[in-house]
Amino acid sequence: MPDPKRPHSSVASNFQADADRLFVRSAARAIHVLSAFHDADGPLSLSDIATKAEIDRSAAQRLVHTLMTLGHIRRSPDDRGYLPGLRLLDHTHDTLRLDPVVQVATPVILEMRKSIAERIDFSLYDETRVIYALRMQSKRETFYATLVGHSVPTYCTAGGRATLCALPPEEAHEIINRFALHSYTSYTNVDPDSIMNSLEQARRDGFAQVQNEFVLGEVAIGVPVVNRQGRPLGAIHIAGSLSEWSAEDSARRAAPIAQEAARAISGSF
Amino acid sequence: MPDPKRPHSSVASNFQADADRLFVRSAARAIHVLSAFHDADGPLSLSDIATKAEIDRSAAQRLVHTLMTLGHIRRSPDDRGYLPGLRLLDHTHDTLRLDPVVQVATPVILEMRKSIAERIDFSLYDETRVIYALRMQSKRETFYATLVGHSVPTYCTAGGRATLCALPPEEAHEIINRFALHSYTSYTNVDPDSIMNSLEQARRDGFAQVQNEFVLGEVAIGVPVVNRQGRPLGAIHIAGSLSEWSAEDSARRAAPIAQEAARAISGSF
DNA sequence: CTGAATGTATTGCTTGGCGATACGGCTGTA
DNA sequence: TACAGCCGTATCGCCAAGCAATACATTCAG
Repeated sequence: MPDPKRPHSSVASNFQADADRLFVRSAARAIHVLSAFHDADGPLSLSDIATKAEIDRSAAQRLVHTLMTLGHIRRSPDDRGYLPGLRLLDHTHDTLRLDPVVQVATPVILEMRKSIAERIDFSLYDETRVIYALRMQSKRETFYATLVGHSVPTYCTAGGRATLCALPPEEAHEIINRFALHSYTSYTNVDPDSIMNSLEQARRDGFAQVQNEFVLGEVAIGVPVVNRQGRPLGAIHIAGSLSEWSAEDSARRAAPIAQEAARAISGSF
Repeated sequence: MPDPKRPHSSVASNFQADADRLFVRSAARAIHVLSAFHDADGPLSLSDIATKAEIDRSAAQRLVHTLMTLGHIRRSPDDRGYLPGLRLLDHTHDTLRLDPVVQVATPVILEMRKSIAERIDFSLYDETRVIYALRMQSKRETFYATLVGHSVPTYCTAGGRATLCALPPEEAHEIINRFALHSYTSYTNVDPDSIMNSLEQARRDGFAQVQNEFVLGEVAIGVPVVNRQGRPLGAIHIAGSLSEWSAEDSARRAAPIAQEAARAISGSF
């Protein structure tokens, strides 16, 4: 019987299906607090954090206090709220340096620089998105530099489509359907069937190509990195400006280089 | 009176001076679990994690379970232990993109690429170390690529010395003394007084220069980025190979470029 | 086969975490 | 100037969430 004395007795207790005796709520809440910054565009106040993490102000206070003593949250320089702390970057380093795929991809990507001057990225597959892990900049970077850790949707980016085309079609279809398709530009393809066709084409060509769908003026090709079972682990993508490259140029020059690199990496898994 | 029934009644309860009523132990432990990977060189078992995080196996089990459901820990691909999870990279992205210094440094660093072809890094100051936040690779990268989030000591790197020389000498001295000085190469300067002299010189020159002290065959110059109060926020460093550059070349060509960039960034804080 | 790892599962006790509440200090506004 | 509404901070008593101990099925090495 519910106790009327506890007004906020949170029916759904706080994320996570109950009755998981191994689940440590406070630990999860700490992560939720850090994740509150995912949809922030500046320093957050305690109440902001509480709202975004779906906890009350008291919990936010305690958790923020704890995370601050550990260096995972800091006050903003102008003392107007909280920001993610620099210690988080240590985990970044661990994640990348211990990732077996990144380990073998790093020297390969580095080597690619000798063959092509455009922007080269390596990103890791995470179902509905790919996460940028390594980057070689081009001489002339025209766009705001994508930071490490940035993730982009799989359905409308070259790297993403490359990973999807390595999946069985029904699985790719499921992932596309699960995701809220959004038009980033007027060219973004948001029709599932049409996306599936692109995947089919990419499978035949051995690379995916995307123009204007995610960033206007950009043409990119992507090639999947797969394990022995053929499952996608990540993708190599090469991006250039449409003002300098035609789609055909891009495919002819960049694709073979990316494919060779992808083969070299894929061989290890 | 201590209860003899509780054999492991952990005298020092588990880090953190007790009687901090706001400190959430489970949250801190979760972070300690993630930090266990800092001194790992491959996947960790539950017991490894327990040991490194200084908790018992039960706690490790619960916290790992929790963090795994949140995507912050994963099993290694070959199912032989645990690795940091990809979700950690989302926090990376938040940390970098919300950091005011990184925000203004990014376009400036990007622009530098037009003036110089060597490796350019921007890193953030964290007392005894600087943490790599942004990188522009050189055409020929000879060293293992330093990953984002990598941190290096302040006392023996160009970027580090640059930040230290922006501090009042006594404060720099304190930081140097606090840190266990370690010889990375046979050239590493581990004498505090001698390091202080380098700082003095760097202060006069407006840039720090380091050869062979951290990586053999490397020459690097570093320039501090400071706020209005003159306190260091980070550093720009440019590194080259001693086989191609003399120390004098390096200083003459790279230093002015880095200094101009640093001035542009420093102006905003 | 044995012994020591691994990861997983269960349980009863109790203390650590909980939510409510109060407070003093800013900031902008009426 | 007073007030309202934020901010971050501090306290407290209750009790269920987290705890440590323990057991167990597998896997692997010697």
